[in-house]
Amino acid sequence: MTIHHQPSKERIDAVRAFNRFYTRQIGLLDEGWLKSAFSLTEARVLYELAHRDGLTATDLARDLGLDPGYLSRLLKKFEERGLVERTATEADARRSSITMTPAGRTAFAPLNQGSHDQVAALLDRLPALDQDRLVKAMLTVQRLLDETAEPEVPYMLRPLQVGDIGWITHRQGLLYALEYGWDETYEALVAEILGAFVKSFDPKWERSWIAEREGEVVGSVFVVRKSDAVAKLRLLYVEPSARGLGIGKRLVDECVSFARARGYKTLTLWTNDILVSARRIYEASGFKLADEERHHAFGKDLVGQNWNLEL
Amino acid sequence: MTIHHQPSKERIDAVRAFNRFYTRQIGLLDEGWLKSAFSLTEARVLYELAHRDGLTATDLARDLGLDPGYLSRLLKKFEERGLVERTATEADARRSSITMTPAGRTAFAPLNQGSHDQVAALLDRLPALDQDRLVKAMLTVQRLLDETAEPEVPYMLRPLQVGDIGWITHRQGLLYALEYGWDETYEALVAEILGAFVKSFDPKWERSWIAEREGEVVGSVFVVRKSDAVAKLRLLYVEPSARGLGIGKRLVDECVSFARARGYKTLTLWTNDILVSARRIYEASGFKLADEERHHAFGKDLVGQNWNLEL
DNA sequence: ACCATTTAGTTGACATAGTCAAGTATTTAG
DNA sequence: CTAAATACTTGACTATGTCAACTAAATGGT
Repeated sequence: MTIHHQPSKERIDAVRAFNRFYTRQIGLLDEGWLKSAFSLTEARVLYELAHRDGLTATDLARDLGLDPGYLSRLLKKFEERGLVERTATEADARRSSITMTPAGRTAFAPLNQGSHDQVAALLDRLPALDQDRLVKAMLTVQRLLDETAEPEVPYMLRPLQVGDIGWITHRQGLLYALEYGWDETYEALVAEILGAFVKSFDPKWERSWIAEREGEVVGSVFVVRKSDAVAKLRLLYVEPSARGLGIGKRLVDECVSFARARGYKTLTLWTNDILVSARRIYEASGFKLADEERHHAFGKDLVGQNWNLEL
Repeated sequence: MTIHHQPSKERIDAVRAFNRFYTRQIGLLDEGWLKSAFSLTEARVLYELAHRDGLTATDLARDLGLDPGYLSRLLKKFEERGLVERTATEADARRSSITMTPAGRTAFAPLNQGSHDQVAALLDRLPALDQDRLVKAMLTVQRLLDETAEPEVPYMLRPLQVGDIGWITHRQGLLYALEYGWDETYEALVAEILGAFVKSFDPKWERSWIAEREGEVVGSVFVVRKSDAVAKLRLLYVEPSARGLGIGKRLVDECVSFARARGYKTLTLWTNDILVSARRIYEASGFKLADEERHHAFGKDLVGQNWNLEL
């Protein structure tokens, strides 16, 4: 379930301001090309050709947003200068696959190095922490705007790292506030649970799984020991942006396998009835509803539920 | 203390990838102008003129990175079309201040609206949470790259909101791991302290201050009640990127004033001797070192210190 | 007060970059 | 087998941008 409403004026203005800013930024970076024999567009074409072999003119025109006629002439010029070669594909004689010649690579190398150095100089002005923030922020912008760019690996699971419990607390706090109107006491509960989890962590009997997608945390779950026989699944969550990839199910499956492997007899969990999508996952994994009770928490009237799975 | 080293290859490549991506992105947004009577550059000039009055040609050329000759002709054309007016400044007869005429505003309005709508449509594809993430990430990129752009208000203080305690836990966990090599148990301690703070919060005797800079949390501090006479200052922190603005001192001052106003007799705090810059702030605010003791925590051998301020 | 230098803006001559529509050869779909 | 679509190519054109030389006014040093 995602919340969806009209983008606000402030948000739109902020994005427009960024576009203006980055238009200028790219203009500044362009000036580097001026010294070289190539224009920005030529450099973009050469970059693509240097990194992806066997492209066709159509591919290039689509990916770089160029006019086919213009591109055709660019490529002709490159071919005459011996920078690229065009060979008709056997499957389709209209198309030709374009490859960079060794001479092309030689011509491109200083260009590439120049761009590399320019960016390196830009980054070098910033302290390392800020460099990381910059790169992370750029990745975020790119991922959010580029709908086509699905990562090759949809997600991966890893154990807890420094920074995770705060991040998870932050995201869960915000998410449930936005989606269900819960107040800050929910976030506080998450903080306490996770603080205690790390503090009294028993690696033999307890475990955490963090789902990561392109370096970003998109879900998590924890198993804690209640007694020799009973383990508890806690704080299952999946980012709205990563829903529908089966991450929730996978996280619960990991918990079940772990609990079974460690010889627990029961895996239990507490949730609230309004968390419908989580509930579906629990049911699918074989959990049975043990009991329900009304309670007031997180600024709302809720129905808490205990679910059990006999292992 | 900032950590500074050579930007890594990965970081450079990520930034270059973003530049290529955003070059394309801006190209896509340009296509909107094609339908209108103005080119991207013309639109940029009009935008500046619509939003900032009394600019000179030199200002525009500098801010937008344009060739003075080219700009001169653009402005001439605009003037002929009655979109702008140029009047020589009295202070300097070489310069003329350029203002948009009502006709200019009328011509610019649909252009502006078109760009607005285009961005609105872009944002509208994303759920509200992602819109916020996008805007935040763009602001981060902009602030980090634009060295000139200092915010008008360096920072502001506000009370706790949903999402803060997780975020603060996250940042403190990461920061002390990076700067001092502390392990995840420090982050867990922060989580527990903040969870308990919210859970047992007593607004009359306790308080939090979050320092925010352009919508980003850059520091925080908490005062909790120990007894009728004793308050404790906890978890003072300032982001490396916001150090040197006097935020740390300001936060401590707020705590002292608050503790004094509530009639506490003593304000106490616990810290570790390696946190040198915090120590300086405490000393400057009149805190006296009460006692020290070696201890092992957060994966390190440390020297804990209790500091007191008699109010 | 005077002159060399700098600054703000303009203009001419030119080159580059990009657009658009009409064309050919080839493939695909019915 | 034919009409339609695709992958380019080419011609004709315009828009966009660059560069250097120029004028007029302001500034700085003596």
